[in-house]
Amino acid sequence: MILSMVGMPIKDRKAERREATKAEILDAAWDLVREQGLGGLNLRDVAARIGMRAPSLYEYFASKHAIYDAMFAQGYRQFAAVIAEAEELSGEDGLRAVSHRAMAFMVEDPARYQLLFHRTIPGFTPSPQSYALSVQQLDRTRAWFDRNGFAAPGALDLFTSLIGGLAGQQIANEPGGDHWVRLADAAVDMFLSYITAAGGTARHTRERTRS
Amino acid sequence: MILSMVGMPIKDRKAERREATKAEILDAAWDLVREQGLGGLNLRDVAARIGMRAPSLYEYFASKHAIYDAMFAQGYRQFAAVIAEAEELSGEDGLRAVSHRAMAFMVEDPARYQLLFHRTIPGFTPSPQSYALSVQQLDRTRAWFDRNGFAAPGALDLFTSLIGGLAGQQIANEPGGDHWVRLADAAVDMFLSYITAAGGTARHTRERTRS
DNA sequence: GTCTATATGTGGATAGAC
DNA sequence: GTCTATCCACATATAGAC
Repeated sequence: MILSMVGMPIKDRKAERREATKAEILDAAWDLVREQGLGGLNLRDVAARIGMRAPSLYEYFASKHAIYDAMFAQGYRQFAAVIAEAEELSGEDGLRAVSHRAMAFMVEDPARYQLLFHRTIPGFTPSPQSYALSVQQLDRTRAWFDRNGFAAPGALDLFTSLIGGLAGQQIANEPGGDHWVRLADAAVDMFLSYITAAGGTARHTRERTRS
Repeated sequence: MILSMVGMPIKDRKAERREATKAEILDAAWDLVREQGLGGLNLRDVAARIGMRAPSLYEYFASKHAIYDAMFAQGYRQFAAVIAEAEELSGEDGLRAVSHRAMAFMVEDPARYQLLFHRTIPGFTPSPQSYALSVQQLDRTRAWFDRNGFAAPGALDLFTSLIGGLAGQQIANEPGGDHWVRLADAAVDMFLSYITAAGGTARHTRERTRS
């Protein structure tokens, strides 16, 4: 809005159309990675799916990696929205809500899970702007953990590994199923009893050297 | 050895040479996926690395996927050997040893981690023989869990998700580092206190419906 | 802004000489 | 058993007409 100038219409129809087309391209790209796997994305198919030819895409994205980057950013905005709702709750209820929503978000789209939470595309690194979205999301959840007393060192990393690990196994071993998804509550039980144990603070920070 | 027949030398020099070359090819392939990522493997580079041309590889492997398949099998044999040593111990010591060795095995080679524990190569599925190796490995650890009293439903899946999840985060966020690796002991503490809690058996099998 | 045509490159796989 | 030569399919990206 700051960029709009005197004498120009507030709503730039051209820019709007352009954004709509970019969104169409991204939708088609998501469809394709869901069908062919994250690495199977190719520009011809993306273009064909919206009635275009591959070269036309370059009017909207500078490269294939730029499309991946936009998908990465879009995915993290979706993730942020999903988690933000759950983080309106607090305490145990909040943690369970976050767990369920994060788990559902991950397993419902394996390709998106790979793009957002693993480094699986050779040569692709998210741009600083897109990467910042992931950092901000983690910061928000860190703050929520602090506000809710889940403040032990390593607690957040342990929790994200736990949920992400269950989702990863679900996706790798039984995509579309729910065997590991159903373990989410047990995982939260385990995490909660560990993190809220009296005198537990020293226990999980202690360095160990055995075996 | 059963296949050797009367009048034939026990050691078939030709077959030995052949196996040696196949091993050379696999070594080169491992080098390449470590350098270029699992998906970056290509036959020309593999061949060049051992002083061959790409077509010669077809004398030893029927396709690129066959190479991936042999790598998959080889990786699980290595994994089995590493875990078997740790499973000579028992109880908490054994569990810690398994955790440390599994974690080290996973993070020391991200490409191998991806190949063995995730489905990341479009179109590749391990052959039944190779897949059986992964099933057998899980069965052995399941038996070890039973022998050692970690028998609660879901315990094994929770444990593998926990260790695999930590390794995955380590690899995705800080390859070569040890931030998540150092959380392995805390994770085992958490798992042990959950699994050995008095009356805990009912708790972690209980179905939950909240949020 | 979209197209056709094409440059340019890669990579798996096969044929057939040696 | 290894090679050269090549096929074929595919894919990113660019040039330039419309």
